[in-house]
Parts: sequence; C-alpha cells; structure tokens
Amino acid sequence: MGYGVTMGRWAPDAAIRLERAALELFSEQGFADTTVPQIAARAGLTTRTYFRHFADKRDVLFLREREFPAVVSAVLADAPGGLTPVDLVMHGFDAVARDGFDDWREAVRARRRIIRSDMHLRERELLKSSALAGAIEGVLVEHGLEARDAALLSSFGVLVFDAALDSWLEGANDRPLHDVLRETRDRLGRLTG
Amino acid sequence: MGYGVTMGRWAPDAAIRLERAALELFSEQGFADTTVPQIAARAGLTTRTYFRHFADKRDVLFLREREFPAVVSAVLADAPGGLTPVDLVMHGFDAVARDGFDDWREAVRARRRIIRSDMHLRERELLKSSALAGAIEGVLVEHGLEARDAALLSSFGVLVFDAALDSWLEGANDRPLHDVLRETRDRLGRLTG
DNA sequence: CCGGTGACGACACGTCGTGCCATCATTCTA
DNA sequence: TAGAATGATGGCACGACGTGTCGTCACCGG
Repeated sequence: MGYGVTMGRWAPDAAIRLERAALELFSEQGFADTTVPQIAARAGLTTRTYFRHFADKRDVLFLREREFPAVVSAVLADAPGGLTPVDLVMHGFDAVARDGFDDWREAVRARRRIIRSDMHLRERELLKSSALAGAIEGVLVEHGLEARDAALLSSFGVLVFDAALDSWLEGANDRPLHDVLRETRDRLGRLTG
Repeated sequence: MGYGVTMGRWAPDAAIRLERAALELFSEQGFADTTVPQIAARAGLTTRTYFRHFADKRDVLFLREREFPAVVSAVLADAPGGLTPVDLVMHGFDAVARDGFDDWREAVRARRRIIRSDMHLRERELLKSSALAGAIEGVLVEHGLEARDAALLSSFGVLVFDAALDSWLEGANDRPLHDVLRETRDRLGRLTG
C-alpha cells in the first residue's frame, strides 16, 4: 500500500525486500553484528541502494511507521466536532488502533523484540514517537489550542499510546488494542489524580 | 564537584575540557561540521582519549546529566512518607529543581540551543530522558507500586519535567523552575480532565 | 525514433568508533 | 630508596558507516 497503480519500471519492492532481509539478519545475528552490505546482499541490492531507501542502519526497522504521523493527522483533521482536546487525541489513536494493528500482532511483536535488544534502536524509536507527537501537536495548534497546551497534550497522548502498545504486546491474550488503550488512559488518570 | 580531593596524577578535568571545547565548536560551526579530532585538539588531547570519556560524538553534551538518574533516585529514596505516588515523583523533581538549575539557566539554555539544532542530538536527549524515567520507575517498584503503574507514572513525571524545563528556558523572566514545574503539572491536569 | 526521467551500480572518500600496545608519571611495597 | 604496580594518555591500524559523484540502463513521452 502506498504505491501507485503503475508501479514504475524496476521492482517496486526494494524497500520491502531490504526490510525483510534486515529483520531476518537482526534476528539471526543481532543488530550490532549485522552490516549494511549484508542486508543489501540478502535483498539482492547494493549498499548504495540501501542508503537511498533508508537514512541509516537503524531506519530500516521503521519503514512501516513512515506514514504514521500523516495518517494520525488526517484522522484528527476530520474528527467529529465538539470533542475536548484530550478526547480528540485519543479518538485519533482509537481509529488507528482499530485499523492497522490487531491483525499484525506477531509482526509488531517481532519488530519490538529486535528494537528492545539494542539501545540504539530504542533511541530511534523514541525519536519516532517524538515525531508523531509533533504531528499531533501541529493539528492541535490548527484547531486553536495554545502552543504549550498542544505540546503537552500530544506528548501525553503518545505516552498513553506507547504504554498501551506495550501492554497489548506483552499480554498473552489478544485483547483488541482499542480496549487496552482505554484501560491505559484510565489507569494513568487514576494515578495522577 | 563530583571529584575527590586528591585529584589523581594527571589533569583531572579532561572530560570538562572536552565538554567546553565541544560546546564552543558546536556553537561556532554546528554539530555536523565538527569532527571529534577537532574537539580533542582544542582540549589538548587526542581522539582516542575523547572516546575513553564519551561513548560517541553526541555524548559529550550530556556530561552534566550523568549523575541525574542516581540523584533523583536518592532523593526519592528518602522522601517523606505518606505521599501518593504521583506526589512522590513530583517531589523528586522539585528537590532537583531547587538545587541545581536556577543558577545555571544561561548554560542550560546554550546547551539546549545546540541540542535543538540537530536531530541526532535531540534523539540522544530523548534517550537520556528515558533513562531517567527508568531510574524513577525502579524506585517506584521498590516502593511497592505495580510494574505497569510505575512505568506509566515515571514517564508522566519526566514528561512534565521536560515540558517545564522548556517553559522555564523560553520565558524571558527568571521565574524559579520550581514554580514552572507546578504550573505545568496543573496545566496538564486540567487538559486531561 | 529519440531525449528525458529515475532507480540502481560502482567507486572514492572522510568520519566514526574500537582493539591493541607503548609510554610515563605517580603510588605502593619491600 | 629501588623496583613493581597502577592508570590515564598517545599512537596506530582497522572495519563499518554514510555521502558525493558519475555511469548505466530500462521505461516513458513527444
């Protein structure tokens, strides 16, 4: 998804092949002991081509999240009116949680296991969450919220979402992410009084 | 501070000199256009010695925060009893805010300006905040809080602290950080209902 | 049929970060 | 006081990372 209908001249799945090769190699030998030339070779491409699709060695693990800020922004843009700011943000996460996660729990879990195995990958994950918060913050400002409130609230929303994602992945049952999201938000509300 | 009285055989301030050289060079030419050999040369040391004091090129900007997780943990460890978990966390930040920030606002501001100028430095800053949250989470678990609540609450506390630090630095007046911290916590409380 | 477009290959290069050993001033020990 | 131990630094080599640049080659449009 995301690719046009005509699909160019060359195999249009270079980034996908690189991502699959990287996931395999990182699982087999670990992130630190895998080199970019190894990833490119397994995908049938060259090192230079790898760096055309991904900014660095870590970036390949976040291919699926590239559209995430734009998607959340779009969902928030045409949300039902009359919501309080915090409900608007949570509504955006609700919509995303319903669509694109419950069918991919094992894939998300495998990716999360790799990320948690290396500090540098965890670092990049934090930056991606921050970028998501930035996108939400922009929408909130457009909706008239004051800048500082928008920054606070978007960070709060991402905090709840990330924590809910962790609970959802760690749990044995396959409770829908939507439910975990609500429970996490309530739990934090009780904690902070 | 932090160094013993005897102070070793060699100049004991190698890390400090490297930090000062890095701050100068990053301000003069930017982070990306500064090389580690340049930093080491200005500090009168070699590249190899730089990497004995700092894990990588970014780490030199976070020398002052190394003791931060341990300090916050210590403050929380002997906090007055009878506090709710959230008040315990905020009490720790209060204590730190009173001691080590209000006299160094310009220094903190200069460092923050450099960090905000480069995505890679912002990324490292997020990791440091996450490490701080991890330390707080450990203390909360020791106090008997359930694991998931401890993770949520420590992240919440760091969110408030980082946002308050931003407000404190951006403001023109030199309102004590302690006040900004309280105001930020109240503001987020009103936003999230 | 032919020039433009755009992804990929190939090469060179500077920087990053680490392993390894030598140096040398201080401190400890006999 | 002589010699051994300690520990921070210097020096060197090396693999990996990430980028600039040019060339190649399939497809597309006039």
